[in-house]
Amino acid sequence: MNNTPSFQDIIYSLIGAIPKGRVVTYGTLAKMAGYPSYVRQVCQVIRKVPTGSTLPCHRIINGQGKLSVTGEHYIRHKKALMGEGIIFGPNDKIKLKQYLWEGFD
DNA sequence: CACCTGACCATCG
DNA sequence: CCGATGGCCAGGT
Repeated sequence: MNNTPSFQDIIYSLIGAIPKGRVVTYGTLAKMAGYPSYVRQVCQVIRKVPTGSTLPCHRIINGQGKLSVTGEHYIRHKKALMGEGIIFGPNDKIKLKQYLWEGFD
């Protein structure tokens, strides 16, 4: 038994806590987990998450308000986000000022 | 044990 | 605005 939860567990919990119609950046997610510099690890963890997971990994974007994924993932995420009422800009850019979730509702 | 990779971010010119 | 660069850390080979 680990008293100390793994970084991965924290990330998983946070992802499941993202409200609908909101998004988070990798950096924000890392800060919320308590490890602001672990942004690269967040990347590793999320990348490991299977597409069929219950976790809304499609609500995770990069700091530029754009999807950091390519190909099939990009399409899937974009559709999921639009289905939640999130509007994409002319260059498929999301307004972080409006949708970014920093832990408070 | 050393090197490479990764769905990133901030800074600089 | 955009490209290049450095930093960050763990996991895989």
